[in-house]
Amino acid sequence: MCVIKIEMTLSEENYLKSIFHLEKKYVRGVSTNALAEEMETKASSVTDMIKKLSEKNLVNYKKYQGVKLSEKGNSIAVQIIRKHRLWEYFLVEKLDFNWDEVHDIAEQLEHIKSDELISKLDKFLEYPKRDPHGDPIPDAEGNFANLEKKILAEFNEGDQGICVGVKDSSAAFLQYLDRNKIKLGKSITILEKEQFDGSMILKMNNKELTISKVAANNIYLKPVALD
Amino acid sequence: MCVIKIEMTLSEENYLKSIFHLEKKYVRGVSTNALAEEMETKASSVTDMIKKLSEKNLVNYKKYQGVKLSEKGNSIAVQIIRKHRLWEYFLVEKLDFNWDEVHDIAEQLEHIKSDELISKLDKFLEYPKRDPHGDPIPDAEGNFANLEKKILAEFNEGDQGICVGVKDSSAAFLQYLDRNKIKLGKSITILEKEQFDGSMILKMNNKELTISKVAANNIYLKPVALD
DNA sequence: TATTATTTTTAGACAAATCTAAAAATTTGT
DNA sequence: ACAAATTTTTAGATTTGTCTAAAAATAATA
Ligand SMILES: [Mn+2]
Ligand SMILES: [Mn+2]
Ligand SMILES: [Mn+2]
Ligand SMILES: [Mn+2]
Repeated sequence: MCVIKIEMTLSEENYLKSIFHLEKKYVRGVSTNALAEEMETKASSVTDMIKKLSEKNLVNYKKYQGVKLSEKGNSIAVQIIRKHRLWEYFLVEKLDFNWDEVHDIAEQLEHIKSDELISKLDKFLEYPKRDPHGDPIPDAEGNFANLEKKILAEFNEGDQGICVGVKDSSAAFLQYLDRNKIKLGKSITILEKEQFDGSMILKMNNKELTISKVAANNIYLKPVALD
Repeated sequence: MCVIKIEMTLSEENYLKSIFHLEKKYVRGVSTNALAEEMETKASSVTDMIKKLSEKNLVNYKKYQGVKLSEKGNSIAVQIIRKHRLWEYFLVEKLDFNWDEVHDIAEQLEHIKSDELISKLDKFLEYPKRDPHGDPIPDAEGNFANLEKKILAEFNEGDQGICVGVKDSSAAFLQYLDRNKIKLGKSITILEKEQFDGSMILKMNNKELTISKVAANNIYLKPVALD
């Protein structure tokens, strides 16, 4: 068991986290430009930082080939995501924040350095498995509990499911969901699916609700088997 | 009511906090060297930062004359201290940290930027008035509840008091207090005071306990009137 | 394949916060 | 009051992370 603590700056941590998220989409290596856009910075800055991370063996990098996280880089990224999501859970469940208000604060809190703090916070929160947006919270060893989920837009008429997450976690979208009473845990049945524009008529809380394809593309449901 | 938000770097915030604490001792202005020692940096760095803070009207500064906090600088310093102490209270009361383990983590947490966060944390904690070391937690308006307290070393034989705070909050001293079962809230009676070295024999928990003058100089008691 | 367009890297500059070394101002001691 | 000691400031360098502009490599297109 390797217990070497690597000194990480706030900037380095944010880069690792962004690479982690982008690797889902850019499986064969995250491009400099993609990373620049995600980090809201310039490509030249990204190149500088990638060299630094590569020097520290946190990413694998060959010029013009994009980056991938190393084993160690991946594990650091996962720990930051663990912290981010635990803090988001704390803010919503204990401090009574709404789910659209917590991301920016968690962006700061995720950089607080103390293993003991996170372990005690996790215990205090009784080891939550999902953050307020339905995203899995990795455990202390970095394991994600993966849950079955499918994008609402891919369901068909007559299908049923339980809302378990959102793809877009922007405040604007979360507030749209609030206004339409869509929350995690809600049971949803697809009544109609419009071929023309992909909009859907749903049944939820015994009421009917129409949502656009754009919205349906950003809601995750866990399918419910209808015997 | 002035609501101008001033952008503060972590370093600027730490300087303001240090000046605030040193002003208690250096009433006619905090010297560059004193600040350098407190901040564990060089005098030249202090001069640079003082100029920057002076530029922002957070301190009053004249060359070679030392610094004092301005009205605005003072109010920012107090808000940082409020955050520090609220977080310390949270760490001890909710996350089950010991009082000697929380300072370094609070040093990080005090810089998290969100007024809403602190106001909700304060509410969650039910508006505590003292931190784990007995220091007062300023309210949202910056008012300190001042409590009657006197250094234990200044008490006389036969006097009685309740432990309400510590002057030295170092882990070493706090652990010494733990080993001797000295906690906030404990009732203490001074049985004997040795003229030679200032050490004291105390009665606490119906047991006798001898402590040095050094220790007695770092414990605050609230005097109890013995009619 | 040759040319053009795009992406990525390099080179050089900048702001923030720090440092060392030296100069200037103040304080202390006789 | 004057010299010595101390404190404080200035000058110039360094580190980190960023930027712009230009060069180099790769990808797309005709
Ligand atoms: Mn988030
Ligand atoms: Mn989240
Ligand atoms: Mn503290
Ligand atoms: Mn404290």
